[in-house]
Amino acid sequence: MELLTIGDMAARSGVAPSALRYYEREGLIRSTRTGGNQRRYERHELRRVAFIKIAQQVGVSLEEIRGALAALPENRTPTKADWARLSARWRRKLEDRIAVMQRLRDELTGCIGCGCLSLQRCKLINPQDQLAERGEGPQMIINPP
Amino acid sequence: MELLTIGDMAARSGVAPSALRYYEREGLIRSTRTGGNQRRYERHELRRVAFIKIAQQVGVSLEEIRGALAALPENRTPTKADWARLSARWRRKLEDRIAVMQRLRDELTGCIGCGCLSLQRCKLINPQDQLAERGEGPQMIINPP
DNA sequence: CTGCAACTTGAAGTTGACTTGAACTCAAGG
DNA sequence: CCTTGAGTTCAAGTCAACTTCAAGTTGCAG
Repeated sequence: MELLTIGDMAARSGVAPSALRYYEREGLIRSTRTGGNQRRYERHELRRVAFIKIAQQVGVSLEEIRGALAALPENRTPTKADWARLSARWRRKLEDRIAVMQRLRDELTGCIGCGCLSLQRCKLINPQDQLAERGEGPQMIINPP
Repeated sequence: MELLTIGDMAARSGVAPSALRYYEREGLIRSTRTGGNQRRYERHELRRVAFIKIAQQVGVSLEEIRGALAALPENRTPTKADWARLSARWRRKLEDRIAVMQRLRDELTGCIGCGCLSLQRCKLINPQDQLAERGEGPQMIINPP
C-alpha cells in the first residue's frame, strides 16, 4: 500500500474522516487526488495528524497548530531533523504549561490552609495584591513575572 | 456595601456581566433580587467565580465545575472547611492533569531523539504497540495504566 | 423630581472544531 | 459488468461558552 485512503488515515490515527477533511480545508494536512478525485495521503501525513492530536491535548488551537506545522517543508517529505526541531519547540510550550499548572497547584495547596479563594486577598487569584479595580484575573498564573 | 451589584462582581472578578448572568442561568452561581428585580450578590459568590476561573484554566467544562460546586452547602454560607474540601479534591484533579502533561513531555523528549512521531511505532501515540486497527489515539497518555 | 448610567430580559449572533445529511461518484471483488 | 462500500461536495447543524442587541426598567446623585 503506497498511499493511504481517508479511511486508512482515519483507522490508523483515530481521527474521523470528516475531521481529516476539515483539517485539510484548514490547511493542516495535505493530500493528493486519484483520477476519480479521491484523497490519497502520503504516510508521513500521519505524523502531522499525530502532532495535531498531541497539541490539542495540551489545549492548543488548530490555528496555533497550523502555525507550528508551517515550519515543516512544503516541497519535500519532512526529515527526522524537521520533526525534531518542531518537537523541541513543542516541548518548551508543554513545559511552560506544566509550570503554569504547578504554580496553580502550589497556590491552591496554600489556599487549602486558609480556605479563602478570595479574589481580594488570595495570591492564587490576585497575586500582586492589586486593588479590586485593577485586577483582571489571576495574572501571575497566566503570565508569571 | 452589603451586597454586590452585577457590575461590582464583574469589576472584582474580571468576568463580564453577561458571563455572570450566563453562569447563573447554568446554575453555577446564585443571586438574590432587589424590589426592582436587579441582581444582588453575597460577597462569597466571588469565591465561586474565583473557583470557576481556576477550574477553567485547567481546561474543565462548566458542567464539571457545576458538579464540583454542588458539593458546597445550599442553605448557608460555605465555611472554610467547605472550601478546603473542594480545594483538596481540585488539587488532585490538577495533579492528575500535570502528570498527564509530564508524561506527554517525557515521551515527546524521547521522540526528539528518534524524530518519529509515528502513529504505529512511537510510544507517544501508541504506547502499547497495538495494531493500527485497534489503537484509537494515545490511550496511555490520556488514561495511564 | 429628573436624568442617566446601570440594570433587566429574550432572542439572536459568534467562534472553534467538528458532524451530519443529501445527492452523487468511484473502486474493486465476484 | 455490476454491485456495494467507500469516497466526494456543499450546506447546514451542533455544542460550549459566551457576547451582542433591542427594548424596556431601576437606582441614585444632584
